[in-house]
Amino acid sequence: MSTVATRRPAGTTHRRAPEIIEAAARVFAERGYHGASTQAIADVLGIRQASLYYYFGSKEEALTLVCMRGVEEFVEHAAAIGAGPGTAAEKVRALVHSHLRPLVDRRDFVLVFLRERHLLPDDSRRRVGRLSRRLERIFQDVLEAGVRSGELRPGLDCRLVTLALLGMCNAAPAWYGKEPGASIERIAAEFARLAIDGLAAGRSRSKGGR
Amino acid sequence: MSTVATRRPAGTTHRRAPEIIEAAARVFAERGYHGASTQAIADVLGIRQASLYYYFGSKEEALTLVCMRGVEEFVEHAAAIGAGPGTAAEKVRALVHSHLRPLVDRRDFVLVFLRERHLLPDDSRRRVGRLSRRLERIFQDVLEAGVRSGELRPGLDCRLVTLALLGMCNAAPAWYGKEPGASIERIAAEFARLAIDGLAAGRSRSKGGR
Amino acid sequence: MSTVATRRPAGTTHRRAPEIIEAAARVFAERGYHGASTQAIADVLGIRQASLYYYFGSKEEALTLVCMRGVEEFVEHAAAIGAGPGTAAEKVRALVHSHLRPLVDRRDFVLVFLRERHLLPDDSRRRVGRLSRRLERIFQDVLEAGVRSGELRPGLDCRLVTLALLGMCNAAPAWYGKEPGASIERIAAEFARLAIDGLAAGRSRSKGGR
Amino acid sequence: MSTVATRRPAGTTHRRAPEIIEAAARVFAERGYHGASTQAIADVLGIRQASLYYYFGSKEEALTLVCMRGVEEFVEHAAAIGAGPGTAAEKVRALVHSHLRPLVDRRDFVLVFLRERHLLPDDSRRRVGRLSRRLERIFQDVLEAGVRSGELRPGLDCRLVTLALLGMCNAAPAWYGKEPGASIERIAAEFARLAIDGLAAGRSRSKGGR
DNA sequence: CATGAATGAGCATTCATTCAT
DNA sequence: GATGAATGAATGCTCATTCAT
Repeated sequence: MSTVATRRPAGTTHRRAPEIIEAAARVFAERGYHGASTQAIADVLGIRQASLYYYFGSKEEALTLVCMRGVEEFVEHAAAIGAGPGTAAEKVRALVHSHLRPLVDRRDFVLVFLRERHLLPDDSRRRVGRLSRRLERIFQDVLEAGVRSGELRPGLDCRLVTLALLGMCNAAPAWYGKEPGASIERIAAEFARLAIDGLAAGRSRSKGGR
Repeated sequence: MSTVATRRPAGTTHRRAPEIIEAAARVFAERGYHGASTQAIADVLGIRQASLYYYFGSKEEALTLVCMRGVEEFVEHAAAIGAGPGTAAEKVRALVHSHLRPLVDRRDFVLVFLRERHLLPDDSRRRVGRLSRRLERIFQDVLEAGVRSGELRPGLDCRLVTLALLGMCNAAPAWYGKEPGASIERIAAEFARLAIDGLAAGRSRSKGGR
Repeated sequence: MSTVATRRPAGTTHRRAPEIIEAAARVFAERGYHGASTQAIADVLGIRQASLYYYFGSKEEALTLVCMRGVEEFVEHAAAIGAGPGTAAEKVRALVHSHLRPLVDRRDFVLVFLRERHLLPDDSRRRVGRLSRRLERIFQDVLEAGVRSGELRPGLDCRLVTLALLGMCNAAPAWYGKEPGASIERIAAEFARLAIDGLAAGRSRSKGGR
Repeated sequence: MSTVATRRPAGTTHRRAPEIIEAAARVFAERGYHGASTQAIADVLGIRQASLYYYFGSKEEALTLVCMRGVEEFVEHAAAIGAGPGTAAEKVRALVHSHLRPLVDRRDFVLVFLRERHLLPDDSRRRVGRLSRRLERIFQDVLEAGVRSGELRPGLDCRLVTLALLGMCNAAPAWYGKEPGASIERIAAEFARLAIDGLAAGRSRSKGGR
């Protein structure tokens, strides 16, 4: 955001900085934060381990940076969808699409965010925690509005369904790229369809819970 | 009780063994395998760290033991459901129920299995890998049979839906116990309903993916 | 020495004691004192590690016991030879024979004594040190007498030759049993011959070292 | 000085590396490999124990390095002597000299090689094993040639004599430096004399073994 | 006699981090 | 910018030893 080349502005802005943080994301994604040594990150970059500390002040800071890029935009996009026009169905479809899209070019960042965010230092953990909750809130609001409008099945437990949808989507990074023929588009379409049909206020369907 | 002069019977059979392995599960679940020190496990038990090694030969063995208990019965129950009688809808509901139930009394084991199984030593990793694949296969078979019988929507991508359902269910351990009022029964009912309605061959539903 | 079955006489006298000390000798010989775990000794015996402590009070005591049996008789036999009748040549031959003979049935004890005696606790180390020095003295006395009597080459450095002969003989335990066709008799004969001929006061021999 | 951005050039090339490996040799020689703690090595150097690992990757690697320096040149020198001109007697004398010389400035390395080489990791153990066997071969070849040429006593068991000579020489490191007045030159001369006279084809000597 | 259970001390090794250059 | 050298603090693990049974 800051355009002026300051002297080490908080958050690290060096020439190779993006490269470095990407390497960290990769290694954290592969081995987990605690399983990843700074040496392994340096190896990926072909530099010496000590040199990493020119780019970040601590391993924890690297994790913070990675996690940050793993959530950013998520919420903004979702918020725009939530606030925009459209039926609940259309919004759910859009939310699912939007939630899966970062997988294409940010899989490692997302994976690290999903799995390792609880290791963040207190302040950044709380920050991403708030983001997470805002995201959940957006999903839930869309669902609740859908129920109120009668578009979605009455009696829907919107909280649980939110968690179901997010769980469904958040599992994708773990296998995306290993399932042949599963493009983001296909996945999003299939997931959205499942969700929308599963939530729609319908007629006779499933003889009724238990 | 022991029939012969033993030599530490394979699989560790000590009086306090279950207690020890439970403590390991707890700590692994809380901090992750690499973030968990054997000292922390010992602290939970109120014994000295070295004493742990009377019960397992290595931290890795402890992980194996925990993961083992995290998967066992999963597949057997699912297989029984898959092979049993009932419509696809009934089976999906049963599978979801069965998949969530272990959360009640085995949450830590399941969490550890889900998150840390890739750290297992090669042989046990392959073993639990096979179990995972069998479980997925069972879900997928039920879905495919449902499609063939016309009960489920034609054109369903059964592989992706399997991953969706498992992702949905597998996310639950992460928040189960923190969501007030979300009993296993409620969660399972809601998830199953979502799945079944979302998959059913229906009438006019969602004007059709993109 | 003590015939009466006392209550744990110093030096340990139990039914299986010889068996236990033999196992210790074997393991110490194979892996060295520090490389040998009490567990390994117990394994050889098929008993539990803790049970060993019924037979000896500490690992160091076991080493002492082994080393003791590794030297005992050595000196007595040598002393008898040194004090007995015969030419220097005959005595050297007898000493070499006598020094190699224990290899047949006590190889492990001798090996351990040779290699690990410096690890003994102070008092027993000094005791076996004294024995060693007495043994060397006996060799050296025989040589010196031989030189004085004119039987052995004048100018012989008896100290160095003693060390040479002992070095030669003491190396044998390391390879005895692995050299096909090398019986104790053959080895002793060949070594003795080499020594005697090499030491004899002769005629024209080697144009004379420096 | 370093030509390229390196990545720890194979074989460890650090400024203080020779110093470090020498300290390891000293401690291994004094206490044996298993009895030597890395702490003790660090103490000798006045650095922290962890710092050692900047210079070698493992205690085993340190042992390998020490043993390597303990054998290197031995074989080359011996081979040159074996292949060079001279009578068997001259060659034996030269071999003994050459075998004892490293004691002067490499006693610890040689001692460690002699006593601890069996603890080397498989591959380096086999490598030094091959070197040992080549050395023995050289001694033995010289002896056999001497027997064939009639210079050495017929019927000589060249294998056993090789082992005798090596045993004799290899014992020296254990007491060299503690025997007052025993310079390498004196020792070598005395040992060579003993060997040469003991092996020469002579007249009436020793009335004949058994 | 023998063992199961436990422990204290020590050990090799890893790793994030620092800092002078 | 980058690195070589070094370190403090842990960490997993081994092992001799003890002791109640």
